Amino acid sequence: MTDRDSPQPDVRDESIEIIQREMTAFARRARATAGRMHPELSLVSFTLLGHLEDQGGCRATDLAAHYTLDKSTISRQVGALEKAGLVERRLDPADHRVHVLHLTDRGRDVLVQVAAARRIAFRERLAEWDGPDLARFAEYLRRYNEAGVTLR
Amino acid sequence: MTDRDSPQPDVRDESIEIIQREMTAFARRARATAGRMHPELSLVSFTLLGHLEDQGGCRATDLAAHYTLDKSTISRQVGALEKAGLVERRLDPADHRVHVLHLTDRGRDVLVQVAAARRIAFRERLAEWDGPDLARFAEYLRRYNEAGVTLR
DNA sequence: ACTCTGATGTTGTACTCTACAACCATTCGC
DNA sequence: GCGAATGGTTGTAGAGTACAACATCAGAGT
Repeated sequence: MTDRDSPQPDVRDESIEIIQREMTAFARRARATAGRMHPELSLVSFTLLGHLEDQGGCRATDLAAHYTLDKSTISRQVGALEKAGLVERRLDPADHRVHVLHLTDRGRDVLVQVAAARRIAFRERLAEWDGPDLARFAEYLRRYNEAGVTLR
Repeated sequence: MTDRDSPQPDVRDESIEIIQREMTAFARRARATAGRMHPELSLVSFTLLGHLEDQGGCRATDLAAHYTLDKSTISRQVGALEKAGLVERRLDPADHRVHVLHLTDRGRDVLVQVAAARRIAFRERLAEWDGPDLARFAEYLRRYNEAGVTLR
């Protein structure tokens, strides 16, 4: 209720409390929501495909590092994606340990479709927002996650 | 690249794209992060306890409805919390179907401690932010999630 | 050249979270 | 009272994940 060591700590704390609660609520719901929207592609698979698209192919280890997942998890996820025909594994001729991962045409296709569906959902959800608010929200999120990556 | 039907659609879309990406990234990481921070209390368990604290006790069905989880999931989660001594189930004397859930003293205790730890983590993560930015970010998140609950 | 070490992946195992369906117990409407 | 609805639990199954053990291969040191 009262100031302590810095100006308006209670106001800060209240904001932090809200941020914490809302981020938590969002995280709790995200997977289920994503699963309902696209049964074909889990949230994780989607982001993996996205990374492959961005990077134009990469190694399993890169994915593991980038997403802080165990290599066994990546191995199985990629295995599933491969079985689904969305990803191709090619032995690197220069180093026979590594499997270079590439999107297949079908993978690119599915990625595009799911991305479009997601974009529509987000657009709808944010339809009432004006441009400046969107821009600020985007910037805040980026800033928030950037810190997170560093801190872990 | 060019305007289409509304002013600056490309700027809006860019913001939306960022919001989508950052929210997704956050959701992907959240569980693991939360798990690492407090092995004692999963994200879900934490929010369940929190709801119990807020509501001062409620039924399993209420939790299921509020968090869009299956009643069987709630049943097992609550079972675990009960076994851990954090929650008490009492038969409602007025209706022997319902089990009214209450935090135990120990449950309240753990909740307070985990909440404190989370608060510290969030404070650290947001240490560089100034008050107005925090307030705006909090407001944006609230607004975003509010829309989500309605849409579902 | 040979060996040891490290990097890359895969597989076995186990645990958590979750949903769906079948079920039991209880209450409520008529 | 009886059938329908409500509240919960249990059986079963599947996704996602981690950790540990393992197999392969590359590279460095000697």
